[in-house]
Amino acid sequence: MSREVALTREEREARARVEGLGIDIDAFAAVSNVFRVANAVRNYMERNLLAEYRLSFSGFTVLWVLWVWGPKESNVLAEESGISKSTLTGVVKTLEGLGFAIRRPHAADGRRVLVEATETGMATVREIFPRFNALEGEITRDLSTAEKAELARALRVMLHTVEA
Amino acid sequence: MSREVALTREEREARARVEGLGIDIDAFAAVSNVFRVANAVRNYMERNLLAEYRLSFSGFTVLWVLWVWGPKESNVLAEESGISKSTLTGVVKTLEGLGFAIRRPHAADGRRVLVEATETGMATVREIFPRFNALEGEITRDLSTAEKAELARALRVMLHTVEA
DNA sequence: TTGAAATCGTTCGGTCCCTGACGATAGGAT
DNA sequence: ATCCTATCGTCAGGGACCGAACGATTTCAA
Repeated sequence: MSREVALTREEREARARVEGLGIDIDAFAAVSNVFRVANAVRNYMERNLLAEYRLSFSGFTVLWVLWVWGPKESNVLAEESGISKSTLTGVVKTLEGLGFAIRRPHAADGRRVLVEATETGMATVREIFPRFNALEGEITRDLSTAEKAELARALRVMLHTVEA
Repeated sequence: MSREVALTREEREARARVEGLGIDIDAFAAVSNVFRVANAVRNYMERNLLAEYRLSFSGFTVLWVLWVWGPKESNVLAEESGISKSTLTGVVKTLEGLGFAIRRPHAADGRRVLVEATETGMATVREIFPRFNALEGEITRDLSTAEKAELARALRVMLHTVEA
């Protein structure tokens, strides 16, 4: 199952440097590689797909959430997009400028604001998402289906721990 | 091996929404969970450890690289820290303001600049890193050693593909 | 019913982060 | 010697990102 994969030079050298300091190498390797992959994939997606639509990774994420769940209060939209309320304000502003989303006042509560994807925004996600997913497939092409599932499962375990 | 882990509500609902669109669900689950974990852990580390030292995640990363490898040219330092050259300029400026790093001109090449951690910077990493690693251990405490290794391996495979 | 407390989204100040452009320096070719 | 080209780090501009503070609104208790 566990085929050979060479550690990167960075990882090898880092291990040598922290040896004998009582460091939990397995935890270190797992977590730091999560960051390396997230970083690399994020840049890859922005450069090779999202830039074409003038969307940032966050912008696409927010729009995708709206596409999946429909109009949402800023509050909830920020939470589900994994960004803060204040960041969302800016991202939605950008999305509005691109014609992908609009803000609507809540009918019953004057404090709340509903964010909604425009028809253009919806069409854009419909166009992007399959391409996005195709790139996800590319990126994970050297993992078997079982390995992908196991990877996702391990990550869910971590998520459960850190968000507890 | 593969113990049960409930999908989050978000993941369940998202799956239902994209069903029948010819989407590669396994690739989708693997990649999107990488982002969710990276996001959550980054925020966790910044809030519960790094803020105490007025360091951002990137700031700590850069300082950590300098601690492991010693003085480095901006060029290389940016590459190894996973950020662009221009971003590094700003991060190093911040590090300089905190007294954690200094810039030195290259002896032979007038274009180059060496970035180096100060003694304070080194001491700070020595103090932070074990605590950082302890948190990594906490975050992955519900994964066995084998599972952690397997997780790191799968991520290395993805890294190899996306950085090719 | 009216004042205190909670909650909403925005703004503000600061940092991060990127691309693209720039001036400066270096190196290789004629 | 002098171009031409490559490479270096920085700056400019724009967006992403956060915590804290804020005004507006709602809710609840006295």
